[in-house]
Amino acid sequence: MAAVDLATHPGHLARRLQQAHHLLWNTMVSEEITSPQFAVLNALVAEPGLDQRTVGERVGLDRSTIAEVISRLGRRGLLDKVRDPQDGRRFLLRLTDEGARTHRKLTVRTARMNQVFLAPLSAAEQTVFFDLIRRVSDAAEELRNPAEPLTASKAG
Amino acid sequence: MAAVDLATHPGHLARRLQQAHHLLWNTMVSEEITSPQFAVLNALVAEPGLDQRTVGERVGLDRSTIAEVISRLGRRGLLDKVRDPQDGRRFLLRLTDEGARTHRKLTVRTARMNQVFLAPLSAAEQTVFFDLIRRVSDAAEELRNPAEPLTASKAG
DNA sequence: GTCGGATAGTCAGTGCTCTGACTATTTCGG
DNA sequence: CCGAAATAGTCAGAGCACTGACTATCCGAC
Repeated sequence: MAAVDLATHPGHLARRLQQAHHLLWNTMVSEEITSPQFAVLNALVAEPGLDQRTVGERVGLDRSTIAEVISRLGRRGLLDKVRDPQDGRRFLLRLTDEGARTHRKLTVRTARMNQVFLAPLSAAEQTVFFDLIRRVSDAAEELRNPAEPLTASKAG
Repeated sequence: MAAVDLATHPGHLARRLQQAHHLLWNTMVSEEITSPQFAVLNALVAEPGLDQRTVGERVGLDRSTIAEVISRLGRRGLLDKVRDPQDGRRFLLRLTDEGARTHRKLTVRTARMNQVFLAPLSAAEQTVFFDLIRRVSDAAEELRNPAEPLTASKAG
């Protein structure tokens, strides 16, 4: 039985792409703060006071994973976690000054890193790159959470 | 300070792409064997008797990670590990019958899964998709392991 | 007011991934 | 032959990511 060519397997390519990114991140952005951690900081800059679950939704992480990431950021003093007085189940999250400062610093470095990462592609190719990846990811996610069909109005 | 749009961050997109793939893999291919594990099986179908390090190189995993993956496959009886009589540092790896059978079964399912995964893209777009991801990944890896420069012969 | 379903978060278990330090073996220079 | 550099593999430590089971809280129906 013949072996397959992994270069034609999108899953394999996706993994390699992430490894490549991880490598550049470590050398050009930060060895302390990871890319998912930065994503969380960024979500809280955009919308301070979000609860854990919603942050996870914004950055694409499930409840368990977001809990760990947030716990690490809390331990480093980059965000605060307080019970929502309106809803005792929720924790409301807010960056500390230190957290905001870290976000600012990493935003600059991240932009530089992205430039290097995407340098092999022309501007037009970069646009296509984003578009194709996004379409594939979104479609796969649809299969998990089928949106309510808009075709039949009786669905509402 | 404004937050950035993660949709323009290739690292974020790469992570989402892998999550999407993981989801499809779990539902359409296997809940026992993971995608990296399949990659190892596949490498050993192509080249039986490889040592650990080389398998890792083929599938893009470092020494530590490949050791864990191989240990799991060994525990499940999908491959055998024997000391290289010629070089006492190496372990030579070979699939068991069960391992070869598993590879055959998953090869079929993986092909189906890839079709579904890539269905949002036209055939032409799929080609571009592969090409762009590969170029970005390869370029980043170059930065880690600079190939010997072919331009100036004085470099040697 | 209380019961039941939905929701937010935690925890245990599994697996991938990397780095850096360590051991064992081989190989090469002298 | 012997010692040093290189190489293969292991191990500890950190972090990401998922599922499934559990707890606490809330909210709506009765």
